[in-house]
Amino acid sequence: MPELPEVETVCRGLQRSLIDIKITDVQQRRANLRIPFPDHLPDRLTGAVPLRLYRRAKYLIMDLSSAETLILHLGMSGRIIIQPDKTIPAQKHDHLILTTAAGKRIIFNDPRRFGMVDLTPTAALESHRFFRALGPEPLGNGFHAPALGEKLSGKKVAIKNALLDQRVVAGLGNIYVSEALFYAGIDPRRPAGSLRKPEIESLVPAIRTVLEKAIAAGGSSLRDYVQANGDLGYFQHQFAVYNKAGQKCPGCHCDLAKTGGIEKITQSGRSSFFCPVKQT
DNA sequence: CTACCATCCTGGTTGC
DNA sequence: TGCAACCAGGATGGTA
Repeated sequence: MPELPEVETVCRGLQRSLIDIKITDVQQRRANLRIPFPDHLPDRLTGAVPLRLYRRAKYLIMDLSSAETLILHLGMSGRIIIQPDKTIPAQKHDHLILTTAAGKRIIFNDPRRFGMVDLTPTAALESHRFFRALGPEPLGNGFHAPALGEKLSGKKVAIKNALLDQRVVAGLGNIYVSEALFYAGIDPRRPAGSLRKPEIESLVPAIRTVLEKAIAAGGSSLRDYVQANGDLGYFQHQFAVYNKAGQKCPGCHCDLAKTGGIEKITQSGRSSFFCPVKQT
């Protein structure tokens, strides 16, 4: 599942194939993903030159020479494929295909169609509904213990759910929330407002570290993630607790038979994984 | 305001 | 072995 580190990896992998290279052709192969494609999208993209490509939360953002900005969200199963071979026909679930002046095709493929594509005037980007209410970037200067403490104070919602709320911090998904709470030693069921100062002060670096490590590893995936360079990137990132129910927690030397190892619970319909010994 | 749940979708996995 | 049911999850919109 693409979360922040995966989107960052895709963004970095796409730079050299897109920046300052004119889009010469656009194929839109269905009317909508999670939301409808923008009106006249192919016409509006064709002939434009991508000037800047960056990431905000889990969104890929491409500023174009046309003074419009293309916004992509990969949803759950979205991938970007760089296809240098123009003779290969479009595959199942290839929904948007950009051809560049360099002869490459940039393909948005998304089997589950939870992804989103939008196009908006660059000048109006900040007020776009996707971004208006987003919290701080977890790897940016705006994310620190006092700010997080402020956002969590008084909240009764479980800390697991609070961290999934993109208004609290932008870019975390189900996997990295479980991982970060593990490294911070915090039980995912704790009411967000019950976290004390030292706990928040360990949670902030735990979130940063877990994301930075995943980015350094080139993103991670459960099974169906393809790196932006077009290579089949089936690297299995090792998680500490995610999807490890019943297994021994790393760095915990307790008896598996006694503790049952890593626990899986459901919170607001999402699975959470944690070590009941280390996380309190 | 907060909390919770359904919804969208396909493919991999589980269960009979 | 075959097939049906289930599950995964990000963002959003509805309800209590």
